[in-house]
Amino acid sequence: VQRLPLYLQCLDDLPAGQSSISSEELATEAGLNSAQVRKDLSFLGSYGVRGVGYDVDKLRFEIRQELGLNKERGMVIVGIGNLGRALANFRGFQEQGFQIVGLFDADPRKIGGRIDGHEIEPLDALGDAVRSRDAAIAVIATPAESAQEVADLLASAGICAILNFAPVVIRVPDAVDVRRVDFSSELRVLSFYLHQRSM
Amino acid sequence: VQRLPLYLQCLDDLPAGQSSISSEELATEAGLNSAQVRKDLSFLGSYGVRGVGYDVDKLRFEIRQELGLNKERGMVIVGIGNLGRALANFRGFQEQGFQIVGLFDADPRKIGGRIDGHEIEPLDALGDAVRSRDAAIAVIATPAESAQEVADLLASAGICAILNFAPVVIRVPDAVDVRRVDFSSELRVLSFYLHQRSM
DNA sequence: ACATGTGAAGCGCTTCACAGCG
DNA sequence: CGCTGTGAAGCGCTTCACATGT
Repeated sequence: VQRLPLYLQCLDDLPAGQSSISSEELATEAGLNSAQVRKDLSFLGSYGVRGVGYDVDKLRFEIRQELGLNKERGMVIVGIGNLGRALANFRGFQEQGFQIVGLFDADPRKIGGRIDGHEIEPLDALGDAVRSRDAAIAVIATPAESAQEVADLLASAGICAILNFAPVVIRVPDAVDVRRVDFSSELRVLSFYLHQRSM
Repeated sequence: VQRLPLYLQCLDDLPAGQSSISSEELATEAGLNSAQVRKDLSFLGSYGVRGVGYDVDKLRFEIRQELGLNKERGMVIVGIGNLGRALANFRGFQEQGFQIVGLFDADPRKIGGRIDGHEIEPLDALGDAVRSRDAAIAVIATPAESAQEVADLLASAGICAILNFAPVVIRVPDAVDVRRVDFSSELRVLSFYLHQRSM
């Protein structure tokens, strides 16, 4: 399930001419084995042609379908530091159906500033904005100290999913999905492998 | 193994007064169950006291030990866009033993600029810098198009580990560890859960 | 003949349950 | 008595191998 986005990525990176792909090809592209790819794809239904492979366009469509990417989803970004700014400027999101519907920050000096056409608003406005603009996903790019507070605001405003970049474990109601991306943790894992290897 | 950094994080977030913690406590803090925590920690050796719990300081030290975090590691960041800048400015890395020893970008207009005391250097200088400054870890924060090229440069310069933020799967020799962090994939996974939930 | 789709085997990780120790 | 440490059971995911379909 976590691999479907990866397949989608690989399919998008394929040369334009290619209209068909075998599980073997897609596997090497994604760094996995072919049986796994077939299992994963059979989960979507039977969209392959035996003796040939998968139709690239059809497969792309089906994966998008399965991931619910064929629907636009409103997204707010909270915390417009360096990271928040980077995310707000990243055009890839819009292209993939994630529409930024609000940028928020606690710092009064940042309020009113604009990034890529979006105005930065104060945290007070967050709850109402989530409700009225129908935001489904929130990105927390605040410092660790404010993350839980922001998460509470978002949860009570009825957000459905949170992508948390702050290096803390936030607590939310069961109705909210959270994914955590922590740069420090990633580096630490790499550190572990380096450490292992040197023994 | 991927959870050790999480435990470390939780331990660091503990109130200063607390000198001991039970597996149960740490489990709720990390969002897991207590048996798992005990299994993970017993992997490090027997550092708990039965009937009491784990000594916080001792545990922190042992986890750092296991992750190889007690050694300083040189780190270079390639691609000083919004994301690269955000990473270069993040003080947390230095505190955790990851020392930035170089910033690199392909754009001539950025060369010579300074971020947090570090000068931005051209890609030509990357290979030599990695070798002479003994960089172990590289962060790729370039656009997707340049990621593979940069990875090749890094690999031939003898880098040990790469943290890749570019939305592509890069190919490197077996001697190099790669971890991939892809914002779009994360959002897509969230999208999947939203989609599931609405059925 | 070639590549998918899929039962079955294999494997590792998670969870349980309790013995052991302070 | 409380909490750790750990064998054993349980579970899901990965891999294999081959039957199936074009």
